[in-house]
Amino acid sequence: MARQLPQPHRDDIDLVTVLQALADPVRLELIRTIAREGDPRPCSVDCYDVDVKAATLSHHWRVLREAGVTTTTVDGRRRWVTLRTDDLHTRFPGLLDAVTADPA
Amino acid sequence: MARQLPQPHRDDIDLVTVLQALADPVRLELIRTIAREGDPRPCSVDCYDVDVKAATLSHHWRVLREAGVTTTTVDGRRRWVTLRTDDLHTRFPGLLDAVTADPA
DNA sequence: CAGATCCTTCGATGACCGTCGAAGTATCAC
DNA sequence: GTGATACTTCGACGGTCATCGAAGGATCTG
Repeated sequence: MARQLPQPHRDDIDLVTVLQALADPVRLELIRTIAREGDPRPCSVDCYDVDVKAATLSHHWRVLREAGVTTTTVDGRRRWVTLRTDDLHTRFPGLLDAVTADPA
Repeated sequence: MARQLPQPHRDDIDLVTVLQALADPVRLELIRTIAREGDPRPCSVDCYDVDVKAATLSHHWRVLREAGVTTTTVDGRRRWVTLRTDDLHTRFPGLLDAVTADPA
């Protein structure tokens, strides 16, 4: 059975907190990958082009989740991450698109 | 005579650096005020609703300028700040609008 | 149960960042 | 030149953050 980890309600998502979550090269790469490849995505370290250990990656997923950027779902030993696309679009229209756009 | 302080070329503006510049409550308030009130704007501490001393504000203007978010122009004893709206829109379409939109 | 898998939490470390007082620089007014 | 104005730079301090090894769940396999 899939269980969802705690995350802020949509109305409680804070812009500064979201920007802080996005303002890290590793985390930005993570959400850009999800945006490009589609959700849900696994959260294991070998699925992303980032040079950090598992413990560090786990920390980054937590920051993204607690900021309201992603949802993490637990299914057995596996975890799956999704972007909170709708919630973010409602709160800050255009932000996610601007940050995940192709070029940069 | 108005003299412009050094700032990165448009093509050298980095997304992570911009996000780091925006991910601070004081700096976000600054650029939101400029976006709302229009440029150019003075950079003295009594022109903004922020609770920091002049030395700290000066630091924040520098961070914003070096990230490529603002342009600072020196005219006599006064400095004027403008948003690099066009450059940012070219590099990261929609980002500035998303971050300076009314509600949040 | 035993062992392997997947991921988290803990604790520590080093680096970076926001803050401000004090001192400095440049400019203007008289 | 003298003094005031506007802002910056310097140096220090405290707090936060990214990082990782080690240890600890929780779950699946056999």
